[in-house]
Amino acid sequence: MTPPESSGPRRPLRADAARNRELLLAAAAAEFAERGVDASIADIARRAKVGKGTVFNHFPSKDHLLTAIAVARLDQLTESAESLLAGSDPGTALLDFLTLGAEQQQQLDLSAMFAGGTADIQDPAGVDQARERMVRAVDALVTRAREQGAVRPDITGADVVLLMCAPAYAAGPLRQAYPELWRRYLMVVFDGLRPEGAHPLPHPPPPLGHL
Amino acid sequence: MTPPESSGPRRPLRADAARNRELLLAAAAAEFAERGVDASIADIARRAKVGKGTVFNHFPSKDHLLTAIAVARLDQLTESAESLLAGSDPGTALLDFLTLGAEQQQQLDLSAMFAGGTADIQDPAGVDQARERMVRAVDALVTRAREQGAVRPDITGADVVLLMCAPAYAAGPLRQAYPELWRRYLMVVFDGLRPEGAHPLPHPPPPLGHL
DNA sequence: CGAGAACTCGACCGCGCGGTCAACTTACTG
DNA sequence: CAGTAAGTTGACCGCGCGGTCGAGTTCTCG
Repeated sequence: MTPPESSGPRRPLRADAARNRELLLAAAAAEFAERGVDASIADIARRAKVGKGTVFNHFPSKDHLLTAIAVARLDQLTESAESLLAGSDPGTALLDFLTLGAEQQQQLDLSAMFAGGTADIQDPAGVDQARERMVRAVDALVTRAREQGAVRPDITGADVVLLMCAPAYAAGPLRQAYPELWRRYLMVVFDGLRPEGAHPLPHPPPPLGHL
Repeated sequence: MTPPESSGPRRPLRADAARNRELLLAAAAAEFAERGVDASIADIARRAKVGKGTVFNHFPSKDHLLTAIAVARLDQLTESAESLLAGSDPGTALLDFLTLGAEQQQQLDLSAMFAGGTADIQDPAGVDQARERMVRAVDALVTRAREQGAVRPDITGADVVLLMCAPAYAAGPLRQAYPELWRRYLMVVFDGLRPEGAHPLPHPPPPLGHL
């Protein structure tokens, strides 16, 4: 429907507006982390010490706000993956990436935006591009680890992207009591990627593009 | 707050009321499965071909309705675990149980009720009891498998209960496109439970009671 | 069959949400 | 320093939700 308004050689923001935008993104990230995606716009505005209307000046809808945060996170993970790719040991590089991914997932569930379930998102273009970059980077990480024998051969980058969200979910119910519990289950998942004695997987991986 | 009203030697329901109750539970299960826990009472009532008020006659609040469904599922899983415990191979018994658990999680996310995050639930007593029964049964399953060397020694029943929810989450975003994808990730998780070459786990398991 | 208890029903209530807008304030520019 | 475009604001709107209730209906049992 709405053309992604992608090509916006936007005029520069006014100084105060730029500041408010940052305040809003920070407040939204914090509020979403605490209350989940159902955090209210009013609360976010209050936290940013800004009028409710200002939120909608910067982000035409709540989805746009969420999308902005998601894109930032995806880009950050992409950067991490790329820099880890430059590092030495493929196995630990992959584990380090999984840790970073799970850690972010711990803060806010964006897994829906990591996949095709984005039918409801307003500006899919931004998310899709960011996601594609990330999946590419992760797949490079996985391929290298696989060639070196650090992970089983039947695992793809798409699998890793999906699996890195799982520990946060598994530990989610006990998050309050044991905030670091996810590390335990991340290690279990990582061990599930070992090549030694792996059982054949009963379903093909999702195609990289369709992630 | 509310005393669990547990000891209710309830008078028998009228015939039509009993029928409606079943219709409601079925409709609610279906609606929750399709729309998630945010499915509306009105939709459930419509699906059950029943007035909205009737829903509240049978279940004083939406939480009570969810709780009723959760208890039924927990009991069902408990039963499965116990009958699998009577079976032969400990390893496959555990895998079978994980499959059942993940399958149910696929239908409706009740993981919050599998753990202590039940502060918001109205009748914790019912859920807590059902959960305790299940955890006990699962722990027996795990202990047997561990003794036989089918799973790593540092894994407990509580871990298994939490981990069986993970595959549904990992595959969740692509549920529409690949409804069976969770099986792939369930196998990865299961492989993560193998004893051979497991890395030490970086966090203690949650105590059985606190699950 | 008739009385009354048990149950059903949907209009109704209050609330909090995402989103709008016209009046106001503020930062930039010449 | 003025003029104006850019940005801010909070009262306001419509909506859909969970939950209530009294009038109406239906089962049950003597």
